[in-house]
Amino acid sequence: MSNPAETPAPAPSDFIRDVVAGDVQAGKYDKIVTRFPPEPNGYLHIGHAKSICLNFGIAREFGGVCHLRMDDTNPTKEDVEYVDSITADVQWLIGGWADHCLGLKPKGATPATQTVNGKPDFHLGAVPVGTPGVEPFYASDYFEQIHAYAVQLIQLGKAFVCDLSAEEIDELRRNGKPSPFRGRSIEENLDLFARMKAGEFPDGARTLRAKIDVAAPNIWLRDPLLYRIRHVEHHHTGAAWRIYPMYDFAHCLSDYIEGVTHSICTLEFEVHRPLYDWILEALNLPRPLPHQFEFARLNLTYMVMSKRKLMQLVDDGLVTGWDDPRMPTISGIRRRGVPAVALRDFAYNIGITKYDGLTEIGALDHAIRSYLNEHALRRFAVLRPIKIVLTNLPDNHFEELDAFNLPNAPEDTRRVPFTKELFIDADDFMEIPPPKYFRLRPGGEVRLKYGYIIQCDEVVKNEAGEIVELRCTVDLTTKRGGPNGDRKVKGTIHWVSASHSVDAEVRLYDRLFTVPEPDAEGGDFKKFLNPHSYEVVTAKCEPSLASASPDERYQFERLAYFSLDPESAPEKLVFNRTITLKDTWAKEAQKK
RNA sequence: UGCCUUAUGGUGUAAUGGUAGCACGAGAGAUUCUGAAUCUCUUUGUCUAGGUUCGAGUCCUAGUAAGGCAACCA
Repeated sequence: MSNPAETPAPAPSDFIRDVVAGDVQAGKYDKIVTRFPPEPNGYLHIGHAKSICLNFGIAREFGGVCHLRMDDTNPTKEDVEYVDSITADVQWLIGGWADHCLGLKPKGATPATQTVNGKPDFHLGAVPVGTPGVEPFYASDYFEQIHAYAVQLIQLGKAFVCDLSAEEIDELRRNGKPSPFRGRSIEENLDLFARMKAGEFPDGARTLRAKIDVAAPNIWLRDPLLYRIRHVEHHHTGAAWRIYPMYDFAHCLSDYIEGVTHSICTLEFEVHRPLYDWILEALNLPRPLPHQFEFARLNLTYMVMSKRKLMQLVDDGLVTGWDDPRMPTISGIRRRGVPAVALRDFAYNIGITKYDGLTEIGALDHAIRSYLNEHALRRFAVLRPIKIVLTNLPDNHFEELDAFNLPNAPEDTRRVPFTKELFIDADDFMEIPPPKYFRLRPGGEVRLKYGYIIQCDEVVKNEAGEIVELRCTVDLTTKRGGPNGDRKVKGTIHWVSASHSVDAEVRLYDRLFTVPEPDAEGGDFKKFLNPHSYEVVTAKCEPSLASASPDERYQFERLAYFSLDPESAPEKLVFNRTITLKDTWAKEAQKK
């Protein structure tokens, strides 16, 4: 399907890749290691896709590896359901592009203890691609090591156990005042922390805090929390722990343990970077330290992106699920029929910066159309049929016409049956057409694509005044190559043979929201839902579509791109509309 | 309010002190057995005010605007 002669896209460039290139040049690391660290508390969306493309893109461009890691330090919010969907989505998105850079580890593996430069050290790296029995990395696999680092911090006099409530801590931090427990002895801290671990105290009774600077201008340096007590089971570690590390403590150490070199996250973590660096530097670690870089998350018009809002759409039944083709989730986009390449092209086109902008959905649409135009097989299908009777043909007329599977590849053809009775789309006939309407009208002519020119002689209606059929005459001299094959008419339309057509359920998806910024200014984004975002029709398809493949993409000529839905079955075809063709006529007609 | 970050056509981006370019969109035309695609042309931009410099989108200062953080979430 893909053309090997395609010119490869130029290597992307951005401020993060500039840093990586500099580090490679300077020989700072043995190998570039990035990571994609989702929290398994929801489905991945197109914003994550941007991050995946960045992290895996850097890995493949610099001969490195990108670890898939579950950032699962908060057992109250996370679930294995999400681990599975995340893994599947990542593999789909990087398939055929960066599979060789996917960093996984042996199932059940935890960090090894090693000695580096005479110092004890914890390390867990990725296993070669293709190794059987692998799974993603889990931050929770490092709880033992992270705990050991916490103990070390206490011994260094750089962390203490605090008995204050959340509210009290908040109050003091706001005012830059120290906790009264800040001066506890190392022995007492060690003892209390051990008892926290043993489960002696209820949730919220005590925390472990870093001892940094209570008056620092950056809030995250005002003795931040490192550990909290949570008497809950964890989806990955079970009942092993009663204390769980906070993001800031776990993340930088997870990066270090895995040998990550460039830890790339979104802008909201920018203020955390000094803490990220402080923790790693406080521990006198023997290997080169990872560094954090931040880029702007993706915002798209006509869409909401927050996990909370997407969850609401799912929970309120406003969509059929996380993989509803209207959702901006990776699984939804996939189900809609968007190829992974198109999503990657989109990510490439929008670039990476620190500017928090709003990208027009048209940029995504363009990437999708551009790929599909090159690769989708052309087929005929009629969404809203009108019957045509070719009155000058015998009842049993049958012939097969050659049709191109792809434009610009005339040798690649299929045969479509042509008979006395046909269907055309309702949009392609108007009794009283506006100016510049090129399609069929009473007394007018139109070309049936790959076939003949027909003329409409009579409009037959029922008692309700609805059109029942169009009676036309066909000029059999006008086929391509025929005596009048070069005759020009203004319009060319698609059609199917009535007696040979196969029915298919066709799901017509449109954008979920009617306004560019549905979640602007606190208003209820759900009141901007597009009531026409989903419509189902029974289409009349050319017979070859009966054997359509789920791996293939189709263009129903002059209409849109489609692909088979997972619910499709041989006895009941179901197509999803991925995206319409551009329609300048619709735009023109709307001007009036 | 404090701290951090950002600001280049309508949108997304490039220009690393030396001709402001690309893509998407929009508009016009050519072409067309898809009103698609393709091709040609056009349109619009360095937030403001100072400063440094032979020269500033780029460096400095101040302002303005936008975003983020101020969770025992990540």
